Amino acid sequence: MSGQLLLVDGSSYLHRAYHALSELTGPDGRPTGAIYGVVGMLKSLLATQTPDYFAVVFDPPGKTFRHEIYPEYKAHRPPTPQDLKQQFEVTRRIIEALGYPVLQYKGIEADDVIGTLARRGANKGFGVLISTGDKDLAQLVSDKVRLIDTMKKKGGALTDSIDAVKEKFGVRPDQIADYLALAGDASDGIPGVAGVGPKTAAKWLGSWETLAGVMENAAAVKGKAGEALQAAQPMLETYRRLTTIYCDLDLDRDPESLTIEPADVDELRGLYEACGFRSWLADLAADDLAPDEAAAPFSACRLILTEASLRQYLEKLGKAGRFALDVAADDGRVAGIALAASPGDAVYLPLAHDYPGAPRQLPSEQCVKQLAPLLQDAQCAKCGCDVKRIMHALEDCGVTLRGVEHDSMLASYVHDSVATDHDVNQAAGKYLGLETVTFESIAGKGVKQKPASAIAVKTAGDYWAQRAAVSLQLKDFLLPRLERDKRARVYREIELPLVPVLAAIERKGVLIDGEALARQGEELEQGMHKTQEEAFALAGAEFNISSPKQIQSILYEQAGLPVLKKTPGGQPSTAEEVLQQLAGEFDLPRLILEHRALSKLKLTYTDKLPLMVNPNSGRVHTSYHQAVTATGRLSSSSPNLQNIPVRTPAGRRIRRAFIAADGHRLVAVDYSQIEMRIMAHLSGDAALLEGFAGGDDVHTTTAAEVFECPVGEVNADQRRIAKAINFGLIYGMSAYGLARQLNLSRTEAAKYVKKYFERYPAVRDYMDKMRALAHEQGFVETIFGRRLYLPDLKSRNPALRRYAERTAINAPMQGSAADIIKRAMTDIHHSLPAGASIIMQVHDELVLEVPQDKAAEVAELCREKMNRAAELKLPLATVAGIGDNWDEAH
DNA sequence: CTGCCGACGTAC
DNA sequence: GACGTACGTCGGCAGT
Repeated sequence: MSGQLLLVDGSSYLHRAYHALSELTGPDGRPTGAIYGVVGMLKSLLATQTPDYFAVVFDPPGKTFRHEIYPEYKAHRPPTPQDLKQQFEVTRRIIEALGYPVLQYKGIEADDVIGTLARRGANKGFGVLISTGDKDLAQLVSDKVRLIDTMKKKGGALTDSIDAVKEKFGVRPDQIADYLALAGDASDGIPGVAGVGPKTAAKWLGSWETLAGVMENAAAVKGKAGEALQAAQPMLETYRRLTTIYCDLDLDRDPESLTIEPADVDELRGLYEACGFRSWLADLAADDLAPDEAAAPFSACRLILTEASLRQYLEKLGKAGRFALDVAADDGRVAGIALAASPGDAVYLPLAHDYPGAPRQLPSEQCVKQLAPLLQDAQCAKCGCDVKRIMHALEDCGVTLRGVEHDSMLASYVHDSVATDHDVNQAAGKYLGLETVTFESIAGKGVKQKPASAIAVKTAGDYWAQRAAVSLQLKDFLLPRLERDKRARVYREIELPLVPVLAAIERKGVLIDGEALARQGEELEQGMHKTQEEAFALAGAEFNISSPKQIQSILYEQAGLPVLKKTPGGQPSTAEEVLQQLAGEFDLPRLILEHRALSKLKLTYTDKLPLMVNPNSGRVHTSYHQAVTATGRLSSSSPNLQNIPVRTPAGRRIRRAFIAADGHRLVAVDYSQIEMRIMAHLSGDAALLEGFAGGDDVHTTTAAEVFECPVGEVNADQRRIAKAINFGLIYGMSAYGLARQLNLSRTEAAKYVKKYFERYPAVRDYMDKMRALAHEQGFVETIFGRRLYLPDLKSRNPALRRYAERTAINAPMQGSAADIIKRAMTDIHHSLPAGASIIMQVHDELVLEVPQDKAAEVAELCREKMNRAAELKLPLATVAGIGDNWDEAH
């Protein structure tokens, strides 16, 4: 039998750490140095060692047999300080919570426990490693037993062999006890032979082997040493009994019982928090992501094909009062419904599977009718993954899902929004360690992907029932973790209530003036044609003007224009910024820019938006994604309504095609400078707070500060610079970035930034603090406690690290703004008068469609609710507008 | 024809 | 390398 036994001399660790880290204190001011030192040493020890058996051994309080045989034993030592005793108790609890066996025997010193276990281990053929700073233990060294001193060399590289002991002490391990009896051990209060130190003791033992041998030959020793030896003779045997480590004690533990158990993470968290060990708390969070080994894989669902089995199962769900569900649907048509009372009891109710050989299924409408009472019952708790999708599918059948208690997609997102995929498959693998069936594996992918209704009922059933079952398991895994901090509130009070709100917004849709867009498209087309012809004439050849590659060839290779910038791929860039500079001198880049601007508008907006109109509703129904962005913002797609142009006149013309239905008006309400306000709140900067209090435009007040002039005398250029700095700071920009943005010299930009921070010192402090905090705990938080993990802060790649640092600065502001508007949306949605609906959200703006006569009232309601969505150190501010179209409403 | 990626540009 | 978060379009290219 082979294996490794690692024994730690906990008391030696404890005393060394106590003295080395005496200044360390926890949040409550109590000393924590010994705790931190011991646990840190254990962590680093186990970072390099992987023992099969492990124990941390401590001396007991009070007296041992050594005190009895020799009253002077350790008598000179001061009593253990009270604060060390306290720290010992916490240390012991942490070690136990880490899952490591802790040994402490009344009346038996740690050395003897270690000696006994080491011998037992060695006898069983284990390799034994002893970690200590105490030289006594050197006597245990053999071909099976080695010492490791974690403190002397990093990672405990120093290991003692028999030869190493000989080299260090001049005697063999088995002579160490005799050696210490002769030379004495000041730390234990053993005098040894007066005047005899390590050198003499080793010399004598070299000549006469043992203490007995030395005593026999005492007469041969001349001089002072000889006299001292004679004098010490009567005590030497006692000394040897003190210095000898006992290896054959009767202990109730065998090495095999010393296994490392799973850590008690909750207990550890509490202890670490009490001690203020932040970085270890962060480690804990990372360790905590280890998949849940207890989660059982999903096996198979039961198909519901008869009226009786449906009734029976629904009865069960009704009694349970809670269940998970999912819906298999192809754009608007439900193919089947999965239900799960528990992870092990999931069913699939096929309703509209349609393929050759499909089984006879229960009538869809009737089934939905039977299900509806449960689905609509707010008292019956529902759980799923991507509940908004499920709500849409059910709403298509005329059923409004209520009582949604859990959405595992959102739980996964709030748990860690940096992760990119929060669907069942990904989350199941990551958190539950489960391999799950993917949709692609049953439906294929790309154009050949089958609709749900064409998938075999059993295959489909296993997939969708699995989704429902796993969402229950994910709830059990994720919720307790969210509950440990404010993320549970973000999840329950911000994200979950937003689900039906977003569903309603998407369902309502936006009315688009397709004809207006078509007219604009025509004009854009003409402009594109004209600029293209001019460009061809100028270039002397035809080329694809929308191909960066061909532009690059024409501009840089044929026309020989200077390359001002390269793309990340190493190619000469033809980006707007570059062409803009070249356009001052050359016509071709100017034409290319013109063409780009026109084609962007046409292809992305005027052409595409009308295609997205749903023929049934006559409106455009975007999808808002609630689990996509790292910061907590929503995103929008199909179409993306969050990047509709606004800056240019042609862009605003597109916004004019977003119109209100007959008898209605659009109300647009914007937060004004919400991120800047959040920066003022978070930093608490007096000057910035004051700047907002005055009611002037914040960029102007910033300019007044930076350029040291009255607000009334700020010119447009100064405001432009101040605005760039304000935005830059929110994004974690450097002086270099600012210089580039503003076409200033780097020193000039640096001057402005310096001035800015002089005027707003708390802003700089805040940013430094965020950076430090992010490094310390591995994440940053929004005002409401949404977390953003930044694993790249630890990257060896400096570019990635910097990037993560900038995110650390930006995320709390962007994310807090997202939290705030989400709260406002939910609040507003539930207080709107009949006929009024939210129809769009664009990060800091809400757009509503409201019956004409209620527009003013709703605008005021929205402002009120948006302003009250958070209590900051300064008020939130909003601007509302009303119009027949989106542009006008601004 | 399909699918993926880089470059670019729109929004906040 | 140098300013955060998104999505969509196209061209170009590798593959079917």
